[in-house]
Parts: sequence; C-alpha cells; structure tokens
Amino acid sequence: MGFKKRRVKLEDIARRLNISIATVSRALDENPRVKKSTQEKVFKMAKVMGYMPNQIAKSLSSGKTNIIGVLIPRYDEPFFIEVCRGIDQYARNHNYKILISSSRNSYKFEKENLISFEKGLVDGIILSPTHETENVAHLNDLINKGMPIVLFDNIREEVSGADHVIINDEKASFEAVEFLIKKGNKKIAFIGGIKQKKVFQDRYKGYISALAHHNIPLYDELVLHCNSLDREFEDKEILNFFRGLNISPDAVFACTDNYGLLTMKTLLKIGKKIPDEVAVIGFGDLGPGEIFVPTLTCVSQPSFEMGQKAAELLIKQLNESEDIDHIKTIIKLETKLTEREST
Amino acid sequence: MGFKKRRVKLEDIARRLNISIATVSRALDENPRVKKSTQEKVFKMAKVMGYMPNQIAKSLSSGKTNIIGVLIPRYDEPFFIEVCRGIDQYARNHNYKILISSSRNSYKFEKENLISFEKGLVDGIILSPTHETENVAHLNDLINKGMPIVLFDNIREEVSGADHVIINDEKASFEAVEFLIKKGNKKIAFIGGIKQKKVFQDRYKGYISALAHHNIPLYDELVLHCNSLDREFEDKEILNFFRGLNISPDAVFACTDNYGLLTMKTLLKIGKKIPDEVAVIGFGDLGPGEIFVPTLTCVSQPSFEMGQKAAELLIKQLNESEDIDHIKTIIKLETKLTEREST
DNA sequence: AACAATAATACAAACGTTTGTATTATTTTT
DNA sequence: AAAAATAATACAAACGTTTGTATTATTGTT
Repeated sequence: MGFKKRRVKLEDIARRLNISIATVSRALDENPRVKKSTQEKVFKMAKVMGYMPNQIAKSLSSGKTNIIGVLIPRYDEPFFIEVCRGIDQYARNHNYKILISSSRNSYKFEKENLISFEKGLVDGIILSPTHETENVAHLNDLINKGMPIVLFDNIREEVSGADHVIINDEKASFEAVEFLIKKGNKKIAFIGGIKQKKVFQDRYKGYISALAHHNIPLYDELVLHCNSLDREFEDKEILNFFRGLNISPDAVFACTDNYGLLTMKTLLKIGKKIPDEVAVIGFGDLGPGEIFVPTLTCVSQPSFEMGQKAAELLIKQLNESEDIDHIKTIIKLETKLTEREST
Repeated sequence: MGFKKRRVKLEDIARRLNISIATVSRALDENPRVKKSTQEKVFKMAKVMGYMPNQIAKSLSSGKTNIIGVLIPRYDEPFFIEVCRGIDQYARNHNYKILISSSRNSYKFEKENLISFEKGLVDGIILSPTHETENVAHLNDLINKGMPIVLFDNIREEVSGADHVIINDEKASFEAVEFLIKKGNKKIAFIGGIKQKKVFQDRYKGYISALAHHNIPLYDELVLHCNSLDREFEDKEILNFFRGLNISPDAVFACTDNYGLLTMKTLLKIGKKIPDEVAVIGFGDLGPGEIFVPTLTCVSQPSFEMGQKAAELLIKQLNESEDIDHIKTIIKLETKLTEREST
C-alpha cells in the first residue's frame, strides 16, 4: 500500500503478450485485421491486468472528446435543469457526456466559460445566452472557428451559424391570455421577466395582441417586468407590485411558474380568493405548480424535450462533414395549456 | 469559407517567429527562462494568430484534467442541484470544472458512470451513492486504484478511503420532533424516504428517540416510508397514507421539503387546518417551502455548503502527495430549525 | 582577448492512443 | 516446391503539449 498503482496501458499488455501496441489497440477495437485468437488473448489479458483506456489520449489522437458543453444562465431554475436532463438523456444514448456550466446571468462569465470550452475540451456547445448578452460577436467568432453551437431559450437571431430550439412564446401567451379573456376576465395583469430576454419580450407581445384582438384595454399599471435575478428579491418585487395597484385585476398572466406561484401567494396574502376573485396562469409547468393549493394553471413547456432536441441538433452538426457550411435549423416545439384549479 | 480553420498551435507560433516550440510554451507560461523581449513577441503573435491552448494535450502531458466528476442520484431534486452549485463554486475558484452525471437511482448506472470517470477524464469524484448500492466494492476498487473520492448525503461507512460530508441527521430530526413535542403535540406522524438510505434511517432514529425521550408512544400506523422514486407517485403515496389513518395526527415530521409540501397539500385537501389542527415540519429548506401557503417550517440543511466542503476536501486530496495513504476526513455540518407558519 | 559564468534558446523524449505503411508469416495456386 | 496472394503483425508518425538536458549566445572577469 501507500503507492498509487501506475495505470496499465496498451504498452503493458503488449509487452506481456510479446506483441505490438498497435495490435493490442486494434484487438481491443475488434478490428478484423487481428486474428481472432490474438484478440481473445488480448481481451483476457486486458481484463486480468485491469486495463482501462485513457480517454484523454484517445481524445488527443482522435480530435474528439465526446463531451458536449452546456451553458445555462443559472442552476436554480428548474427549467434549465430540466433542459439539461433532456440533453443528458439524448447525449448519453449517443455516447456523449455533458459538461454543465452556469454563466450566473453574466455576460462576462458567459464569455469566460465559452473560452474554457473552446480550449478543446468540448466537441460542441448548447447554450442559453444571458440577457446581458447584447453583442453576440463572441458567439459568431466561435462558430467561425468551427465550433458547433445550438441555442435555446433566450435565442439570438443574429447568430447565424447556430441551430435554435424554441417554443412559440408569442402564440403560447396569446392563447393563455385569450383563455383568461374567454373566462370573462377583463383586467388581466402581466407579470413578466427581464425585458432584455427575447422569451419575455415575446410573451409580452402575445399578451398585448390577445388583449387587442379582443378589444380589451391595456392598463400599463397592470404590467410588471420583474428584474430580479435572485429568488429572494422576486418575492418582494411582486408583493410591492400588487400592493401598489389601483386597479384590481381579475386575472394574472405570469411568465414563469415561479412568478405564478409568487403571485398566488401574494394574492392569498392580501386576501384574494383564487380563482373566484382572481385567476392565475403560470408558464413552464415544472412541478411546483401541481403542489400548491390551489394548483396552478400553466402553459406547459416541453423543457425536457427542448433539451433532447438541442442535443439531437448538436450531434447532427457534429456528424456533418467539416467542409460544408452548416445550414441553420430552427426547431419550434409545441406548448399546451394545462388547466388546473387557479383558473 | 466552407472550411473549418485548423487550430493554431504552439508550432505555428514557433515557426512564424523562428524559435522553438519549447520556447513558445515557456514564454506563454511566463517562465523566467525566456527573455522578456521574446516573451512579448510570443504573446503578441499568439494574440494575432488567435492561439488557444489545447486542453486535451495539456492534460495528457500533465496527467491532470482539472475536472471533478460529480455523480448524483437524480437531477430533479433541488438538494442535489444545490450541492452541485456549491461544488461548482468552490471548484471554479480553484481552477476546476465539474462534470455532472446522474445515476438515476440505479446501481447499474452508478457503476457505468464511475467507469466512464475512471477513464481518465476526471481527477477525482464527488458522489452520493444510490440507495441501490449494497455492495461498495466498486468504490473501494476505485479508491485503491488511486482515485480521490468524497461522499456526501447517502454515505457508506464501509468505504474507507473516501472523505465524507454529512449532517447529523439523527440529531436534526430529534430536535425537530422535540420542537413539535414541546408545542404540545403527541400524535406525531413520520413521513420518511427510501428505507435503504442512511439519511432516512437516521432521521427515523431521531424521530424514535425524541418520542422515547419524552415518553410519547410510537404508533406504527403514523409512520410512512415513501418508496417512490418519482415525483408523480410520491403524491399518491402520501395521499393514501393520510386517507387510511385511524389515528388523527396533530403534527407531521416529513423527511424532505417535498414530503412536507405534499403533506400540507394533502392535509389541506382533507380539510385540516395548518398549523391549528396539524403542524408540519419539513427537511431541507430549499425554496419551495417559503412559497407555499402556509410557509413550511423546516430543518435547514446547508446544501450549498455541503457542496463547497465536498469540493474543498476533494481538492485537498488532489494536492496530497501520491505516496502517502490518505487519511479519511469526515465533516459534519450543522443544521438549524427555521420556524415558519406551518407550526 | 581569452575564459568562465550565466543567460537564452533548441533538442528530444514523454504523455497513451490511433492509424497508414511496411514487413513478416501463412495460405493458396500452379 | 516455388511463386503469388493474402493474412497477421510490427513499425513509426501523429495528436499538441511539457520539461529535462544539451547547446549556443551573451555578458562579465581578468
């Protein structure tokens, strides 16, 4: 004891069997160029000696790591975790692993992380750019250098060489708000997220156009764009919003599950009955909405599937010939409205 | 266009400057062996040519990847994500990245993932073994091969060479139950998790001994060990439990946040008032308990810190001399009871 | 100006694989 | 039994770094 064993390598097996390294390598690959009986000897010896291939050496030699880099804005958002699960599942089934990083909602960290990915650890990248990403030059650069990239969630259309996986946020919101309208609601509040994010812009557009389409007036007072990046502050922001209202809404369309839950919590706190006095719809549908009392009606977003699709697109890119320009693919997934007790 | 650019490497810089690769390498390292003026030339040229070091080649040469493998039983458990956040933060500050995998609560996948880690991609491993892990030979093997390992959460004391990061589950539970008792409750239900997990065993022990210590009878009927591995089934399991009770509990000690929330939801559904008729305590304290109405009193577990500590222990191991046997360290973190509306 | 001391750089092996080409061994053909 | 065809294996370069040692260039000393 006391000494870490030196790893056994191809050379060790080769020496023990008195054959060349190349033959050992090919034998383990079940390459037909090596005789069946030799192959068996090699396999047996490899097992006896506890051989474990060195992935790093393989990667250097092959130029592939079989690792997908995943960059999300934050960990504590079930949506992103669910997307990661989807990526992970698809990737694993196709012999890829995933390396997850968080940009912590910061452009600076996003760039840093991408640079670390660029150092060759990763064959391709799936990311949701942060809202701070105004300039997408770093992404275009990376793509020009030949790095396959897939964007999801907060996509940036200016990024030309990357595939996109999205949902139709505007349509989904339109339908959700229309649903509220058809239930007879006329003073519908909007709780959005960071304005700079395309998803939230689109959800706002959907809200606006649903109102317009049904000739319902839009009250600016009933619109909140949450700016908090942290769970603890969102809470307060929403409470203050509802406390400060002069118009009393009869429904709320919230742009995330969490906003939906916080809204319900706030409404209950100020003594409103849900759904009798105020109806609430959330967006995302990742579990907690089902636990709350009352349960939360949601726009159900196929998060897991988004991850799978993103991985699928990326792996497809990875298998494309290197000397043909990639043709951008955009996948738009369907949402549906899941009605529960809050409406 | 149409061709991915070949990456520029040290050799390219060397050729352009008419110097040797070794000098370029040392220059970029700011090694004093190279003349200041040369260093500057190299840096400039590296920048001009867009040099990006090849991490894989570095790793092969150095024998270190600066990647920590993290293996958790499931992604959709905020506790594990929070631990990962902690690991990530500490690791990143110490120039390590993390590679997260999920064993999906299966011994088979756990082994598979560990093998993939063993292939040299990872300098060390942090893991929470699944409840299915009866035999820890695979862990001991890995440790004997020299792989640094830190266990957290569902630790296995039989694993001798690995550090542990844990909380005092028994004590935390004892205190939580005692808290309920001191509030005058006498029929306290217990909602536990998978019996095979040490954490749940210990929480159960704490429950038992708190009752015993205060001479409160233990009703087997009031004890549930949830076996569901999936969110959707936990729900039903708990509902059925409460529906089937003959004794009506005046308090519930739930072994996770989620069980606590599901308990509250169920109690509200069957018309109980919380906390007036039934008090509820959860375990973990990772957010959702604060949103629910009423908010959930919890044993607060320092999940993020557990991750940080685990990373700290692992990185310490990684820096230990290779020819000295590692001395097992166990870190026990403190919990505290956070009182909210449910008690 | 010759020599030593030191600074700066170059050379080459190593990390553990893969893979194209060369070589040797075996089988087939005549 | 020799030549040709093919099967099996060995050799060596490559992947992009790092690093110990050898070499060359520069400076200082007398």
